[in-house]
Parts: sequence; C-alpha cells; structure tokens
Amino acid sequence: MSLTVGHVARLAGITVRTLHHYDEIGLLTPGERTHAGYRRYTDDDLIRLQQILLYRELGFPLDEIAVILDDPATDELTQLRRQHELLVRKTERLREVITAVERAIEARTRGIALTPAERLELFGAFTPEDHDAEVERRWGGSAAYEQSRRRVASYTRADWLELRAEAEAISRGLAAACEAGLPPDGEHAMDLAERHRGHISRWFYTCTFEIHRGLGELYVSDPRFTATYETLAPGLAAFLRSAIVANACRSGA
Amino acid sequence: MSLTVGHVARLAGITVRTLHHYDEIGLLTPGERTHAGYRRYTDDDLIRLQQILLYRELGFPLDEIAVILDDPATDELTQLRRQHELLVRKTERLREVITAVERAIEARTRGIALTPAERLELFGAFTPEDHDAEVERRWGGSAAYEQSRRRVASYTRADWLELRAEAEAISRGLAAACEAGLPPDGEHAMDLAERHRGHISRWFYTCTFEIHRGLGELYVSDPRFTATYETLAPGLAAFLRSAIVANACRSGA
DNA sequence: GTTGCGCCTCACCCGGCGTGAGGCTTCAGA
DNA sequence: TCTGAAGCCTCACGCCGGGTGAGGCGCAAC
Repeated sequence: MSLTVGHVARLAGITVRTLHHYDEIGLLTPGERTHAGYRRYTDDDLIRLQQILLYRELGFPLDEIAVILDDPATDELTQLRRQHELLVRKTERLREVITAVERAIEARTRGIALTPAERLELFGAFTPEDHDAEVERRWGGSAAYEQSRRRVASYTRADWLELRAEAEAISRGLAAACEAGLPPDGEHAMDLAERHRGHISRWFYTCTFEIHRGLGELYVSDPRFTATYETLAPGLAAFLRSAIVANACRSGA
Repeated sequence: MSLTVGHVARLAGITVRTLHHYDEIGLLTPGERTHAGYRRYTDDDLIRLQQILLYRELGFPLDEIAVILDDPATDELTQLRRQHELLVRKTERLREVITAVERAIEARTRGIALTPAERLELFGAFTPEDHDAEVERRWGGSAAYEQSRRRVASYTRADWLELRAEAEAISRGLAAACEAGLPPDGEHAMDLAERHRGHISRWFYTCTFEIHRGLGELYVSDPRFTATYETLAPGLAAFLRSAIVANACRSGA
C-alpha cells in the first residue's frame, strides 16, 4: 500500500520536485524503492511528511525541522502538542496584526491620521507588555462594576432624569466640538472629557484616569459603544477617546 | 524630517540590506538622497513600507507587491481593506489547521489512529463544509464579537450615517411606546423588538433570539447601557427587555 | 584631526525550490 | 503484441529574497 511521488504530492498539495528535494537533503527518504528506482512512500513517510509541512508552515528552515523530528526523545504526541502551541501563538500574532490594520482602517475612515512612524511601530514591533495591561484594564474593573450596580439600583426616576440631562449636555458638547473640527487635545475637548469622567464618578463608580482611558479604548473598539457615539456625530468615538487621553496626560496620569 | 536607512530599519524591524534590496529592485525608492548619496526616507516612504511588509507577511512575492501598490485605481483605504480580508482568511485557514492538529491529538490520546492519508488530507486539503458548523460550536461565544469587528471595520462614513438613522428610528419608536404606556408584550412593542434584533443582525452580528435576550439583560444590568436607554425615556431599559423576551417567546424560541 | 559609527557600492553566497533536458517504466488500448 | 501517453528517474542550471563581507567615504564629537 505504498504510494508514488505523484500521489503523495497531490495528497499533500506540494510538487514532486519538493519531494525530490526532501529526499536529496535527507529530510524525507522514502521507505522503499522499486527495482526500477521509483520512490515508494509508506504510511510512516506520510506521517513524517505531515509533520514536516506543519513545521514548514510555521516558518522553520528545513534543516531545523530535521533536527526536531529526529530528536529521539520526543514522540509523535509531543510533536503534535508542540505544533499546537506554535500554531496558537501564531494566530495570536496574526490577531495583533489584524487589529492593527483595523485601527488603521478606522483611523482612515474617520479621518484621523496616525503618523507613519506610529503605524510602523504598531505593525512591526512587538509590545508584549501592553497586552497584560490591556487584559487587566478590561476585566480588572469588576470592583467598579459592582459599585456601579449597587448605586444604580437605588436611583429614583428623578435621579435618572437628572442623570440623563447631564449626560445629554456632555454628549451635545462633545458632538458640537467634534463637528466644529476642534482638536481633541485642545482645552475645550479636555474639559469636556473631564466632565465626562466626573459624570461617571458621580453617578456610577469612581472613575480614575486609568479607568477612563480604558473606557475610551472601549468606545472605539467595541462596536456597541462605538455605535452609540457615532450616532451622535461621525468620528465622535475616536474624538472622545483622544480627548480622554489628552485630559489624562494633562493631569499627569 | 526624513530618516536614514538605519532608523527606518530599526523602526520596521528589518535589516538595512533589505531596504537596499527594495531600492535595487525599485520596490521602495527613498524620496530623497543627500548630496553624499545617503538615502533619506520620507513619511510617504514609510507608509509604503508598511504596506509592503504587510503584503510580504501575507506571502506575496515582491514583484506582485509592486504591482498591487502601484495600481493607480486603488487608494490606501482599499489596500487596507484588502489586507484585512487576506489576514482574516489566513487566520481562518490557521484555525482549520489547529483543529486538525487537535483532532490528531485526541485520536492519539484515545489510541485511535487516523490513517496517514486522512491526516494529510486534513492538513493539506480543504474541507469547507464542516468548517463553519464546528467553529461555531467551538468558539460560539466570541464569534459574534469577531464577526462584528470584521464588519464594522469596513464601514464607510455613509454606512455609519445610515446605521445611525435606523437606530434612531427604532429608539424613537420604543421611547414613544414606552411613554404611551403600551404593554411591552403587546404586538407593537414586540414588532419594535424584532426590528431591533434585525438592526443588530444587519449591522453587527447575527443576533439570535437567545443572544437578543442576553442583550436585554445587559441593558438593565449594565448601567452604561441602562443610562443610554433611560435617557431616552424613563423605564425604557426594562421596557425593551420585556419586549425582547415577549418577542422571543412569540417566535417559539 | 582622528576616532568611531553609519552610510555607500560592488560582489559573492545560500536556502528552497522551479524548470527544463534527456532517458527509462508502466500501463491502457488498438 | 505493439505503441503512445503518462509518469518516473537523474543531472543541472536559474530565480527570489535577502545575508555577509570588503573596501571606501561622510560626519559629528571630542
């Protein structure tokens, strides 16, 4: 039940030449040859080929793949586990690139230009440490959330009306500033951002500058929030985020 | 404000030689040279470089990248969209490979052996139809969010305006029904809830009745959402939740 | 003014195949 | 039984995307 080069090549989606090459460099030597010299690949060869192709897809050079596969200390299951981990890491890296592109698109559609250097950094460099920070920011705020729930539960209708009026005033101010083309890091926008922060602190939970910045990120990254702001004025979500950042910087945070 | 080769190389995480190479083959010619012959890269050059690196990461040969980037019919935004789509496809492919490896691991740990040919097919060939269903089941929770991000990333300003108009119409209808004292489980309210669900499905992600009910809960439990609705009409958050529940029941879900 | 670093242009080299050339095997069909 | 088309074999050269010097100039600082 052994297969010829052509069969294997079609099965694996590679060329015959590639199999020849792997044979030449000793990476994958077919288990048998016919008396006429034809290569015949056994089941074990196919397994090895699959491993090779996976590591290749992951970017390993062929000689390293040979070392990895010929390590007598690791069996097939270990290989699979290692491959799995590498694959997962690769998807994570890809996700980073995707979000970078998404940000670039968002920035573009809303007319905010990143500096070219910023974009290169976004894409090229690795920033492993900001990842943890982001997760923290995202799920670490559960205390604030609890606080918020408790307070909100006791609000009367009058409270809601007051809250609503205040929120609307701030939103209107922001929308107006945004549509007027004011800079998000200008005095006025920063003041509005600070009012926004105060509003949250007063009505919901203690909103530190850090939490506030997290909210800003959320407004542009989570479409449900983005939509809320974009319906008030196009580009408002990003405008608000920038204003929040500028305001936090101004306060030395 | 132009940069030298060394600076650019460090920024982008590539070597000087690579930049020389790109200059040689005409893929990226620095905007200026000093009188001594030093390359000086402008902001535009950096933007182009970022695009180049993205396409390179996606596996395009350099000459094709040149063709893509020099196509006068496509602007930067179009490029970004195309890159985005390619990246998404690549992650999808990667995910397939991961599940294939996972299956191989499962089979191994349970002592069931796939035939080598099966494994090669799993890895190499395409199996599109079982893909969707299984991925759904597996990553179901975040799938909606992913979908949403993907779609939102490609929205134009006009899209946002349309979305906004639609959302406002629904909100106004809900607020009016609420203030008029209509029952949230009445025909009218249920119809509005259904329009709400359709709105989300159309613009963000496929919103099943179950997901919709989850959103309803969110609107009354998360103050950030509650506030949004309460500002439209007092009691609206709870009204909407009830309407959503009633609508889901009506549909037999 | 010289020291050190960064830049320049050749020019050769390497990995991972693609792409013939020239010749043998295999197998289906006439 | 013969024949032609695939498919296989072994050289052997070529291409892409750079790596890696060699040999020399430019420039800023001490």
